[in-house]
Amino acid sequence: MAQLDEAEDSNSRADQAAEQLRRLLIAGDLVPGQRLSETAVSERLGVSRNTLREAFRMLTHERLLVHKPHAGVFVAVPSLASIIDIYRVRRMIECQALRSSPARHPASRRMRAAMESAQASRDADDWLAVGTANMEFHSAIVALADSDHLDRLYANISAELRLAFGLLDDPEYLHRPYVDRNAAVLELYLAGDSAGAASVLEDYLLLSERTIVAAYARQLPA
Amino acid sequence: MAQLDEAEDSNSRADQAAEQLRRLLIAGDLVPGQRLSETAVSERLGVSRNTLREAFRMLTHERLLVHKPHAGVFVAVPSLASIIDIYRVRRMIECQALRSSPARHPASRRMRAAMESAQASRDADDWLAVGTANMEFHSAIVALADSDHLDRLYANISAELRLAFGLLDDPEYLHRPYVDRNAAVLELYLAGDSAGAASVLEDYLLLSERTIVAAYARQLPA
DNA sequence: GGTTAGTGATTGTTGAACAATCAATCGAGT
DNA sequence: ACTCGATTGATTGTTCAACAATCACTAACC
Repeated sequence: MAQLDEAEDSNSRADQAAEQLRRLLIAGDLVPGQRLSETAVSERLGVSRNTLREAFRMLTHERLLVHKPHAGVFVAVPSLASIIDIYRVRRMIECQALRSSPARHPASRRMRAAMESAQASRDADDWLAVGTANMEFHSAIVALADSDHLDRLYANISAELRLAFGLLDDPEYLHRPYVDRNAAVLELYLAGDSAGAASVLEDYLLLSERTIVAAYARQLPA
Repeated sequence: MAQLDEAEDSNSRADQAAEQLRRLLIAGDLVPGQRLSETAVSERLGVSRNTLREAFRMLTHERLLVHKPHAGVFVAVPSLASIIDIYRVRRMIECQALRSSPARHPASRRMRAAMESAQASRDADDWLAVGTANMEFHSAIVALADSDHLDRLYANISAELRLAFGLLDDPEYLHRPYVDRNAAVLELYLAGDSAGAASVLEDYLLLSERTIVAAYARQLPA
């Protein structure tokens, strides 16, 4: 029904443009810091300038783009401070969600599915997919808290973190170690040991943060 | 420099319109559920339809407005579920921020200033101002965590909660009891008893939630 | 060489126009 | 009288074209 080859899930044209840009962003097709010209992008995506501006506004709220007045919009460059902040928030929210969740929460099915998907993608050496599955696993952990607001916050944080991952290469190094750890966390949680699961998760997140920060510092010595 | 009587802090016209709408919303000038016609509002605020749409988009992201496709934007009606969610998030974030904050955090000055402002407004019987000051107090507590993401989340949550307050009348009943409690929390925190302060705050938030939920149920028996 | 004026390009904003969609009115048929 | 359906009207969604405002870069000038 659409004039394009891809059928989107959203309805609005601005939503479609935003989704398309999101894909380009996580695929690494747009480098952080790059400036996005309104006219160029609008005719590349086949939407008007006004509509594209709405899409830009959305992605700016998701912290994927930054908007400098009278200078244009740029692909966000995740700062070290922002990454550290993200991990602080993740430890705070994920651990508490895990700790104070009843035993058989429906979201645990999402956790299991994500974990198995990550294992499959690992065996297929598709590390981008492993990253996606890992993020879905953590998103499911947050869902244990049954809070719309936290879910939404976490979605934003994930997108921003994903941008930071794109800044670094060697995705295998970034994602491989955590597939088995996810399995361990899930096992403890399903066994009823929420506190234990939360504790393992906290160590896990601290390790992950150290890894990312080190890779970041190694790659961008500035 | 401006053609209007009010000088805004923002620069963009859309920001100005959004800020103006925000004021109308917290002042209760726009009732929850009310539909906002694009043409009507745009000529009332003196901005173009396109610009107003950008403002609408912002406020929709802040959950102050809801957007129904092809039906228009409406002032959000805070649901009971949303209020409960907000308090869950508040307990989680505020208590942990208070508990795990070093003793002499700069944000404690904001806490003190907000508390004193609330006391002054209470003595002047200005309960809307008391509500504003109380929210600033809690915003300062969140700032103890030194997290941009949490600050931003809390700003959204506050605005939404404020909308819920507007739904209820008798603001004195809603705000008076908490001025002294804020003072108690601050005193404990400044004395170095972070855990005690967090504990008092948790009870405080549970009580506040019960009060609001009860008032909500009383007023909207639906 | 440093400063300043100018110039070009891009963004910010507006207005008008048309298509798409929803809601309500009105009418036909039973 | 009631239900179902089509027409109409209004509002939103999107595009286009135009102009004002601002920034970055260039080049002249001291």
